[in-house]
Amino acid sequence: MSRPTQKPTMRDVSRLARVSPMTVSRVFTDPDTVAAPTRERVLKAVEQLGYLPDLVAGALSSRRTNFVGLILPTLTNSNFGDTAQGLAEVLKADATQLLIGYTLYQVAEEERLVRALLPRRPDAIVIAGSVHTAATRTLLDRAGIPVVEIWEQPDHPLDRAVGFSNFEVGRAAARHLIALGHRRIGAIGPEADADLCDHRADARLKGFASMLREAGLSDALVMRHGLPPASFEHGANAIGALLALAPDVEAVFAVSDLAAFGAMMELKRRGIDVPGQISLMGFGNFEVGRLSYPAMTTIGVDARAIGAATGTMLRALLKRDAQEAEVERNVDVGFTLIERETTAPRPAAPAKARKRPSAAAAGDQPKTAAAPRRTQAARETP
Amino acid sequence: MSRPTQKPTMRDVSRLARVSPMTVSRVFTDPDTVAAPTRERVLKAVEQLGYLPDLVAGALSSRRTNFVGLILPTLTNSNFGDTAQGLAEVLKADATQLLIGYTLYQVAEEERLVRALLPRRPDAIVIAGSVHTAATRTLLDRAGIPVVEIWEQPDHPLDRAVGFSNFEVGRAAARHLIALGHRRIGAIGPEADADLCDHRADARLKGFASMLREAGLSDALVMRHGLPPASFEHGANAIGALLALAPDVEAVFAVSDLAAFGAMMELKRRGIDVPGQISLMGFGNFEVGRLSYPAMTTIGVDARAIGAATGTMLRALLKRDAQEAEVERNVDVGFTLIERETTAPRPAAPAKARKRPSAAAAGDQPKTAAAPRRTQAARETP
DNA sequence: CTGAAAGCGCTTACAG
DNA sequence: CTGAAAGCGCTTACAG
Repeated sequence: MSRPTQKPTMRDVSRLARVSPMTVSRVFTDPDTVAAPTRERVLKAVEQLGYLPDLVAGALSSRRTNFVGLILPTLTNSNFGDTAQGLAEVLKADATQLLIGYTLYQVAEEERLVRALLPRRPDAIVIAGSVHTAATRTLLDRAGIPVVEIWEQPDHPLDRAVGFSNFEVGRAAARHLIALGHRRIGAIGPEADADLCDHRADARLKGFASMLREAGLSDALVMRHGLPPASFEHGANAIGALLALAPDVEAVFAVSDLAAFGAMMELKRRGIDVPGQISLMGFGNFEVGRLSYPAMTTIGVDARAIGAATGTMLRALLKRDAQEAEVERNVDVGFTLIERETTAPRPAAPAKARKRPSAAAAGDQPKTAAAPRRTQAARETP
Repeated sequence: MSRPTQKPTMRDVSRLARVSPMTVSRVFTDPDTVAAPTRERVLKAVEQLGYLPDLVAGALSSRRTNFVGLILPTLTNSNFGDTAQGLAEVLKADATQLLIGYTLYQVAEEERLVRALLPRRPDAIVIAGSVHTAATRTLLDRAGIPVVEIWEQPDHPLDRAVGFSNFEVGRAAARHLIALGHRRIGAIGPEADADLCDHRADARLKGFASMLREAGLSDALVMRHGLPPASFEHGANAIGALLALAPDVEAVFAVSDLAAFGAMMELKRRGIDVPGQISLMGFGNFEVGRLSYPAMTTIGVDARAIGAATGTMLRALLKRDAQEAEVERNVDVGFTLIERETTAPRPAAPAKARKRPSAAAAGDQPKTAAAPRRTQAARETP
């Protein structure tokens, strides 16, 4: 950090290039309207002075900040990171930057963030989730800017949405385990508290339970344990709690691959084979599940596409003379069941008597992850 | 998004409260200087109009944006996410927000980001890494704001730094494996290209090699394979390449736990026992390594503390009448070797003849992760 | 404790 | 294709 020699302004550039400040401004915002020789002169002056335009001043007069606020539950989940990257990538074309905040799954924190974000005058707000405090809804509604709720399909959208149905994800998971012949089926996810809650995870659990009931099975083993996020550790603990309740459980759905992986490691520690004794599946198609051994059956969502679709929607909404009515209000990116190695058909013999496969047999497994069978579930629901 | 009824300004509030705009401004920026009854009147007007101050205008006149630019390699790594959260947490006290960008480990992209960020007039820039293009260095130097390089201890700091020595991390890892009696020792990490490069990972590899040589061992098995980031998949592929080169390798250091985990899964697929046949360790103390079975030996860094220390440094630097000279130029947060289950002493018998432990024996392992032994390595190097 | 004046560095909306 | 005037919504720096 060198002692700043007063930063050059547009005025300085204009004097050096012997034009008006307006012409300098045009060189940056609409170069084609400036005659080539003039433009060259300006650019040379810019270069010579090391001039950087002041976007704060620009934003004040144009009433456009080229900021999009992004509210995420956490900065440490790679799926949300992919969404942020997908969004940033698309918005880059409009020189728009992300203002990212995180809530740690707390609606009160979300409200605090919205209050901190709106005075920055973002051109739009993107927010993971559809459950908000009343004040948040009011603030967002009055802000007069596009709001996109992502990673869900909200019952009562604030404005627009890009995501998929977590409820249907749960149902698809249950369908898969039921189709494999399992009957004692459980699920694990965090508790759903009013303030600290992963509503998407809970919707998956609800969908899962609904499908079990529809199949005439008990949903008593759909278990909520511990607090969000659905981490590795959460999974390890929750599977322990589930096993205490039902040692004979045959198949388990975890609301996240991270939890599923934690559960699988805990089962390994206890000498319980997956999928030999318990079938296990997760959600999110995280890399850990793709690479784990056995490879994790999961339901994948294109996290990057959620960001990209949101970005595309926003660009359409924010461009000059945008026809708001012509921009879709809702995008369903769907999800995909990815069957890998942690789920297997229920064996004929009762679970408890089943023999564990030997290590030698395990060692004979294919050397690379099985190519996933992909099942199209729902895509671009109109 | 409701059609905006012209947003209320400070002027509107001031009229309703029958004070000057200056008084309204003071209620927000320095409430104590306003008489209580006046303040109440203003607050009531603010409430009534649903007024939100315009921070863009505020920033232009105060020449303070309350933004800190944060440049990270990626948004999908939980360690950098923790750093961002630690930084955001501290800066929250000054109502300062993060402007986060990512480079995907490319210095050219870093330069692009710096050019996009500086015109937004951040009060400071925080940047992961110490290798930059010449243009980046110049831009940052001329910006006249504090710059903090994090996650390293730069040889030629731009300004200030908060991190640790990646080189020493590599040395500590090698020391650990050597102390266990191993002789055929390897390491895996991504290739170091001029533009696309994880310099921190590479410094760890260099430190690792240097320690091997110091111990009179060969560094021929320090292998660079594939591109950054050092992901699960990178680890799975790289260990394959290493094994092809040296099937008799006894111990391996991966530049990241993610890579170490990918390697461990690949070894499992091949029926090679960890740590029975190969000792394996990683870096970063990621949750996956903590929860994996066997639990991963690693070198941990307090990612959140890097963010928090950076935030504290910045607050000191940015406060009114800051005494720049009194703020430390460099903080070394150190690192910690965490010995868990994937590293073991070299057995007496030659590696290739060693018997794999049976699955039953594996099943008898302790049910929960072994409490890590923590070794203090370096902390707060003055 | 409160306020009137000036200005932060741009862009908008004309005008020529 | 270029420019002079006005203004975006605040805060700074006085003054009283």
